[in-house]
Amino acid sequence: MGTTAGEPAPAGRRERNPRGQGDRLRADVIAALAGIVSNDERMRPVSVSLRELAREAGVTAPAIYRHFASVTDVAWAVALDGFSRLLVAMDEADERASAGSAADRLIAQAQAYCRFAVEYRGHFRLMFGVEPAMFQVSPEVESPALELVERWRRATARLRDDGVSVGDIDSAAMYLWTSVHGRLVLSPLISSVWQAGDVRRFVELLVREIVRVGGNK
Amino acid sequence: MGTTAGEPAPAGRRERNPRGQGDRLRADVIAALAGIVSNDERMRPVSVSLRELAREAGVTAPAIYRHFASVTDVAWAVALDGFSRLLVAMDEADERASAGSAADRLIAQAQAYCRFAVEYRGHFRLMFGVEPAMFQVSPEVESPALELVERWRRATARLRDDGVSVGDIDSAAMYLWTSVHGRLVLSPLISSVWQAGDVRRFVELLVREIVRVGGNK
DNA sequence: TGTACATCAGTGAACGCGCGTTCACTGATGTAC
DNA sequence: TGTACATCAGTGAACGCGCGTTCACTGATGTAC
Repeated sequence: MGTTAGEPAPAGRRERNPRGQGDRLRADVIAALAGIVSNDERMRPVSVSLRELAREAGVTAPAIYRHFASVTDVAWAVALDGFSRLLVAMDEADERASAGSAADRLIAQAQAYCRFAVEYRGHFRLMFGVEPAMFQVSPEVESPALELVERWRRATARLRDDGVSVGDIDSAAMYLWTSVHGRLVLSPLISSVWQAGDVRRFVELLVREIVRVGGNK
Repeated sequence: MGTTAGEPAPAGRRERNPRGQGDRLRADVIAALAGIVSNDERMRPVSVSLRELAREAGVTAPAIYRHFASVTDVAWAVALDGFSRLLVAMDEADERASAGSAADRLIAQAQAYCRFAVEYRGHFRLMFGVEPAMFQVSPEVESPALELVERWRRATARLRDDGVSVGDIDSAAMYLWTSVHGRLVLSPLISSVWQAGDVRRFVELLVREIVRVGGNK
């Protein structure tokens, strides 16, 4: 604010600001932090020290090395663990709703997704919160993420099998997932504004919209 | 994996694992990190040191204190700065499209939102990425966030003025925002799966869906 | 069954380093008279 | 116009601390003979 300092932070040695304008450093510091944070290589996914982690696990610091090379490694493992747990949770929800319609099963899976986000807050943050760019860094996490994509796609595809014309299934699946996900991510902001109702109603609404856009058979 | 260790991490002193089962520590460490990360009080929004920030700004460390008490303070300032920049960008886009239809203006604003997310990556991450729970901690950031909500609401409300029946405007606005936002957040994952097309087409699609759900006048 | 050895799951001490924070200072610029 | 003083925008040195990492170790448990 004040200056036009944009995203790429001004690195190197600064020259001292003239007398009345000490506040310009303020803007430069803001730009500098934004620059660092925007840089994937430079940002570690998590601000937790190895010793802190060891204390939390009730173990001395060197013991961590037996299993992980760094805290970042642990963060990836958490993400990986999170994906497999989420997949299980969605599959179980799908199973439990298997007697219902395709829409019911889709809703059940979406609800499982939302429940996971709340119950496994830490996992969810490391899976999506810090940086999905992580997936470009750590390829071992990519395949469970693709499985997750597949779950949404399959659940959406079943709508068609159920006699509902959905249009492009990939688009519809993406649309459902991103809507639910966006709502989860923004929910702390939203809650003070919109009395958003519960997850089930939101997902039902989304599914009904998908159905209407496609039109019944 | 392996154990049933859930989200709340097991704190305190551990007892040593029996011989063949050293891998159980692995699961405990994963649970411990997830526990720390899930804790809002304990997570700092960013893993950047004050000295690193000072170096990036081209200044010595104590100089930061003239403007900020901590790096976390700077992170909030970045978020605040980001909201005001985003509001300006959306307003300008709206202004430029003011000759067009309400749908055109909404699309233009949504595009501005997406462009901001890409160009001001660092700002965007600190605004939404690390933790929207931040807003419960820092009330000074809440009001610009509410202004942002208002932008989406107004743009959506204009659809109705344009002769399009939209149903509940707040729901429709929330739906648009969360869809666009979710798509942005998940885009690194999505890009390898769906060749997602550009932002404009996605937003157009969303608006068209809103319109269809409401039905023309 | 007893004994020697190997392995396993960590511990405890130690290292050098970068960190956050404080403090006294510096030198340029403005202000009072 | 000149001079004394105040303020401003930082710097540089110093502190004690927690950090990541290494290393030799410990003591319990399994395995070979």
